[in-house]
Amino acid sequence: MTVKVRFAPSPTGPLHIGGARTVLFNWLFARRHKGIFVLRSEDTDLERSSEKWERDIAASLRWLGMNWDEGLEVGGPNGPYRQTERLEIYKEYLSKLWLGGHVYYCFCTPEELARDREEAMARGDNPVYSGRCRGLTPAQIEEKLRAGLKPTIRFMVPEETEILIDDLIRGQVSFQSRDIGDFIIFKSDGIPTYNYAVVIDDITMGITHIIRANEHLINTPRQVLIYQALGEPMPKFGHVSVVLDTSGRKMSKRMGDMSVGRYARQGYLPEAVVNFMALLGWSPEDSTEIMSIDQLVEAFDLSRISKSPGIFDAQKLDWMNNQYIRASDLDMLADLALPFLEAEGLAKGLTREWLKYVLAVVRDELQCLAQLPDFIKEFLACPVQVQPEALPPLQLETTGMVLDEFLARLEALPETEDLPQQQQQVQALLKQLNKDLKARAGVSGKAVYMPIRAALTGAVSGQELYYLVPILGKERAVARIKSSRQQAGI
RNA sequence: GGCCCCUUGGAGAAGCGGCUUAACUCACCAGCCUUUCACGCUGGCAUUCAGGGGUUCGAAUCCCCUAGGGGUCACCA
Repeated sequence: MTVKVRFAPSPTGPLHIGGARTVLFNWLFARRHKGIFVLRSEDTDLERSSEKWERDIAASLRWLGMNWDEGLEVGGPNGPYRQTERLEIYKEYLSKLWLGGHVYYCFCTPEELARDREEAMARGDNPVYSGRCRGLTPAQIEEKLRAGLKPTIRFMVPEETEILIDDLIRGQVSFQSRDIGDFIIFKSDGIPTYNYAVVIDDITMGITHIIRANEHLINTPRQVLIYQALGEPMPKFGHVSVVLDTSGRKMSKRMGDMSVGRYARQGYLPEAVVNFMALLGWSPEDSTEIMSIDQLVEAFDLSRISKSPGIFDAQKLDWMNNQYIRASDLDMLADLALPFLEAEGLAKGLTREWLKYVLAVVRDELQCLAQLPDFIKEFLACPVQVQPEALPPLQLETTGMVLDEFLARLEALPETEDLPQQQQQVQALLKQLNKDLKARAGVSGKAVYMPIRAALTGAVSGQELYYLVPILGKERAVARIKSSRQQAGI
């Protein structure tokens, strides 16, 4: 049997990391088993759903590289893929339920129901529907209908049965039907309710495995009851735990924007985000952490998904993204980086060779591409402000001589556009300078390198000097040193 | 309040009754390397698995209780 899974978001907001991880598990499972992955839309919440979010979610999925075989935008044999367009199908199955005597009209008002609920809670009971409308006679129903009352349709939950769910991730979970209570499957406006619509969608689309967030575990017995009433084969369920933030709370506004789009905008690489999400509650058999999408597909196994909640460790994501940035092709990285520079008006006048060179030098320090403009601004600045901690190395007794000597040799360097070549020249220059000054005046390595660094950058730490000079260019390097000397009064 | 799920170091996370004096990763600390900071390398970092009982020759791993966290009980999904 071909595996078929789906992701069925309600388009009421952007795709967030937690949701994306659920999709990823579905997607990996489908790819691993050469199955089909479906994307559909649960838009029955007319108030909050919008096509804008539908497109946004689809765009996020595409950015992550999780393509779908059937569903929204791509079509397929089991469409339409929007619940609001499937009303006929829901009604068709409803008539089967009527025939089997599994459903009934309910005329209770929201106010009545709220009162029942409060009373039950006050008694410490499980607030389930009382079943008040269960026993309405055909005549009573007829009368209310004629009076223009708009009923909901409720599913009749069998009494005193145990519902066993053999969950792929959590193992056996059991529920008592008495804790459930008859639930609404059609709202009074004729729109089906989530618990009913999903089941019909999953049945008609031939979904074999339902992998979804743990918050749906509690819905599962209701859905199982519908499958049973309809006499349809049961899919397998797997309930993935939620994602929490580092303080153990559910990810929320407290943590700010957790959408996938936000990570895209900050210059995280999709491969890194995917890799990171895969490890949020799942782990391969060996302890590999950096895994390509192909490797993930190859290694993915539902049985290795953890039952405990995954915790979103932003620091670890940064580390992982950095790993991917380090390993990226420089040309690709330059392409990805350019928009971030353009956004800050830094792109004009930059050659691609220079950008690539800069990237090669700073990529180790980059957690995400959005951090690049700050480096660029730093490199472009002239003069630089000398930081207080950079003053001591500038005020060494030998500093004046060191800088004079460095400047003289730097200016004597042959002109070249070849950055790597210039890097070699500077490296050789520094070595020689160090050697000469040690022989001549006993100056230590530190007393050579630190003053030059301080004068060149105004700071005491940064990139290797021989990388830095080609980035700055000879002219800017000379100007920066002169200005720093003035600032330090030497 | 009822029901369901979860609980391993500063953080993530393996572990599925003996191979565990708890893997791996991040962070942190120390040493080495580079005649500079960083990078890199090497080493250190839970005698203990929320707490308490039990089962067993043997438990982080199985059972029970307590505590904490989360989910859910909608004419939301």
